[in-house]
Amino acid sequence: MSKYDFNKIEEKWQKYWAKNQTFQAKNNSDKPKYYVLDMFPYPSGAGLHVGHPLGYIASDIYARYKRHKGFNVLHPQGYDSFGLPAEQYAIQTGQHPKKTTKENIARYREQLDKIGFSFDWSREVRTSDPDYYKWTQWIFMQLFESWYDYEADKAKPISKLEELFTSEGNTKVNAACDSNVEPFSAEDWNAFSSEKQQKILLQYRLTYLAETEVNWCPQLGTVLANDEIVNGVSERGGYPVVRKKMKQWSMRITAYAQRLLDGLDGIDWPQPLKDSQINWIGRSEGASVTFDVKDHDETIEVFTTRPDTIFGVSFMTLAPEHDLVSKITTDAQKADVEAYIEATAKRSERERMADVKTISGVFTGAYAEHPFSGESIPIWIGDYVLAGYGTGAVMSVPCGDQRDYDFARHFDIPIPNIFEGIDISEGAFADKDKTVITNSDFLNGLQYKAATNKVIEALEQKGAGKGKINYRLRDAVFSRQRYWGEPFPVYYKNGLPQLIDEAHLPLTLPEVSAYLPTEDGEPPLGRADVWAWDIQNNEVVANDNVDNETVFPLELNTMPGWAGSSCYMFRYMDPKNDDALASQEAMDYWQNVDLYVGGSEHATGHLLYSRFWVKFLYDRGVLPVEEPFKKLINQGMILGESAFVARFSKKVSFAEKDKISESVLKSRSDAKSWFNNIKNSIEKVIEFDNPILLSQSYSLDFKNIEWLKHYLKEEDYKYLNKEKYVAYYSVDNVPAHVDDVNISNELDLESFKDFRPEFKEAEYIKEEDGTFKVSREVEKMSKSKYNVVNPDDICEDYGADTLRMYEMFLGPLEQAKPWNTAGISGVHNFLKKLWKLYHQGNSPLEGGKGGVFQVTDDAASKDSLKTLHKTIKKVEEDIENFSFNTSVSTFMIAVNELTTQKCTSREVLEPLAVLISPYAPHISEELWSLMGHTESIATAPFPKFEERHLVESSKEYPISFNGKMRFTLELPLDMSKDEIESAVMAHEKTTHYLDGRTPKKVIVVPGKIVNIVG
RNA sequence: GCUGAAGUGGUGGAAUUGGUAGACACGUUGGACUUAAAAUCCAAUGGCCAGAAAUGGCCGUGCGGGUUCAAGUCCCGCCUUCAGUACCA
Repeated sequence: MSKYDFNKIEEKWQKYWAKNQTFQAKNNSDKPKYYVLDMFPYPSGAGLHVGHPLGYIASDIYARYKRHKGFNVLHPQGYDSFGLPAEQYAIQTGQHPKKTTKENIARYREQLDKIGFSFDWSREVRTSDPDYYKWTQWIFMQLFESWYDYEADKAKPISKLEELFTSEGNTKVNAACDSNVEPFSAEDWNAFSSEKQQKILLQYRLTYLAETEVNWCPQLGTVLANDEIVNGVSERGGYPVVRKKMKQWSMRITAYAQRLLDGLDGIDWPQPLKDSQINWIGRSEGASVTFDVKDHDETIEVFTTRPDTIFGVSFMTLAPEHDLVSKITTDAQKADVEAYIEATAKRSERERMADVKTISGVFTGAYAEHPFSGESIPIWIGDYVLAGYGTGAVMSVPCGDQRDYDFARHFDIPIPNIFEGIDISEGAFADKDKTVITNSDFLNGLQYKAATNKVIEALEQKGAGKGKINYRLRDAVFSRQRYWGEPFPVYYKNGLPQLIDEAHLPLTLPEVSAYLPTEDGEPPLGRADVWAWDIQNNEVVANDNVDNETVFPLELNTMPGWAGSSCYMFRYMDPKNDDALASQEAMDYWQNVDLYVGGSEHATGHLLYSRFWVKFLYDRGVLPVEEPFKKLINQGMILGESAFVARFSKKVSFAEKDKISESVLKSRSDAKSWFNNIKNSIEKVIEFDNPILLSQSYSLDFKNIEWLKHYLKEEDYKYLNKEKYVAYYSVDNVPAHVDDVNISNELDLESFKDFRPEFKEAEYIKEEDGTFKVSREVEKMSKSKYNVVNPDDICEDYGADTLRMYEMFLGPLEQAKPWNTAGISGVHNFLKKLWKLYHQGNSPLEGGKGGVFQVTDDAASKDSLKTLHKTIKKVEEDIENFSFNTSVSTFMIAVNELTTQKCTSREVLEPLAVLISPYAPHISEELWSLMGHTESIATAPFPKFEERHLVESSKEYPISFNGKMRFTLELPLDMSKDEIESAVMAHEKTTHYLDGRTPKKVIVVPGKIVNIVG
């Protein structure tokens, strides 16, 4: 069978599966259910590369395995089709994102089909489809109509809250709400205007509109969530991000902080992933303490994890942005404080983060009063205190905290010592669990735990504080100033948001003249002419009709990318349902996802938000489950090998250059490795008097070399002051298969000119032999790096079965690994050998002739049965453990053994085909049908392992001397310990190795090993 | 800095509860078939040393210790790489 025939067979079975709906899942079945889900792809214009299907192949193997095991398997696929790239493309070309998205999806589908996945395509969903986003909007409305009751620890309808307000005001309500909610009584509430009531309710809703400080990305023209920012720049595009106050929709995910934490215990997820969610939620226990400000009617609330150190407080520090700063600063300090605030505001978040070594701050002139001693405590501001965490203020205990200590030392603030046996003047810090507290009034003689309890009690008595749990988790900003996303089902009446009626969903995206923000800085929906809501007719009408009586303006923001992906797994259960997200029966049957496969990069984004929404919908009785994904597996990334051709860059002097590439250096180790690169290069310069070679990753512009000095040793940065190192060359990505092309002369380079326009201009560097200098690096596969390997090409050359098996054979599923085509022939050969096992004749695979199919009804040999059953056992274990690479090896061993045994027996070859079918479904189907079956192999029962075929009567014992294996000896397994010992001792080789000595001890582990200690 | 994962031949990677390190594959070398090539098949393949050979010896799972009859696996102390996260009070 030639490779051409492989393709024919694969095409045949792909058509067969599609025609017969082989993988369509039933919503009711006598079989137990199993739900296998992949993280659905964003259909980008670049198409799939070989890295994308890795997880899909693994989950497909598992889904197919579960079908063989008798489960009713739901294994759907869809598209996360709202998003930035389609919109960016639309901005550039004017093409409607709807159009490009549709084209991209068609391309994805074609590529996916070629790999032979067992998806139930009848359940496909697309997040940008109005029939789908109707339900995204619907969930948003449920959130808007809900509040979180900490007493019951669940979300409830907002009407219940209104009832409570009407009957008892808000003072007894323990709800998740804005921090600046004012207390009011029932009488107050009933006297409030309806507008004021609505404003107050908005402070309690689980999705709310509020002025929040957001991450604004000017280049993308939108806000970004924290998890969409990587190293201070946008994840997409790498553009700078600044802090900005804007009115935004937010999701009150903080209400669920504790439950999101607790829920992790009950789900089977990789520990590293759980850890990153735990860190992201960032629970810390401590106390909130209130300090009165002297001579003011103000108080400062701080959060501390160490209330026991309260007698060590010698100053307080506020974030420069803290509200109180302007109120309490004395006239004498005013100028200094304002200058400082201005200076810090100018610095980007990134600079501030990077510059952790510089200690800066200003005294406000004001003092706070110690709640117990009554002493005056100077109030400072300092940018080491973050406005966004806790209360934006800290009580500074220099003897207990490194940063407070550094600050105090820098500004000569006293450092009182409250720890016994610790000499703080030498900068020694106490181990909190071992040290006794002193100089602390009623806490003297106590240790951390006891002191903490006692001081919290005392604070509560005084009304100056209480025990508190603080979370790092922030509410999630939910608006984006983009076109290609779900519109909010919201219109504005007197500036207050109102929901459109549920019956009129979906609110579909309007047409716009262009996809850019408007000249006034409004989101792209501001360009829509027909984007107002008529409450009488319940329809979208032209903006001209807005009269704020019956026609109101609609929301211009759209929802973020994670909106559509948070509950899609439930939509697959009943994707065409027009009356509900999914029918109750469907949800009761399928429950939640049994196995979810996807990348770990979604740890603090999608996977957290999804858990939040599901918990919420569970609270509100929509979903029967509280967690979306019971088990989760992270597949590692497949990396690409990039080739770079080196070229001279324009001449640049370090000294005169002062732009920094902020995205490159994020830590000391980054700076170190970056610098080593330069240093090595500089040495080369000295040596060769040549341009400096920088690794391509660092061939960016640098500014502010001064800043680097924080990271470098003195002996290092002397290099930075030399101006003679003026030029470097950057390197350009060339196609990863450049080896095949071999850039050896100018002519070859010509062929790449279409590839990158700058090739025409650039001057390239040549090796001594005249070829161009080409280097290689392993990095993420990406179109822009020209290192993408297309699965279609692999399917074309080797077939989908080879691609599937090879991707599995590459290594453990969770591990990141570079794509390397070198080994693919091994897997391809295996499939050929497998084919040959079922055929008779000399090399039937070569020459395209096939060979004569031959499977007999003869009884299988003992050896063949042993091979089969050992394979069944191993493969079953491997699949259950997601160790797909080792089962491919097992198949290879099995086929090699059966070939040697010349096995042609149906008794063995039939189950073997079933075993292999999850991995190589096409060839297995073909063999299955050749063996006379008319039904697909897909639901054939998984072969049953029988121990009796593996029972051995003897074992080849390794005989070792002092732990070193010397020879093996075949002995019956039923021999007793003593018999084994005497048999071994009687052996001539034993005598040889003992060389006359008497053994001190002989260890016999029956069935395992013999060790002679001499 | 903190958290997590990992370090095994030329390469990708195997090694149940501690029990024959290097399965399986790639690559390499040699051979068969062929006019030749491809394809296929067979054999060898961790390193070093001795030997004509059969064979034998030593060293070997990042480094240094330890526990054990026995350590890639367990314990202690380091190093390196990768990923996440970061002035979190």
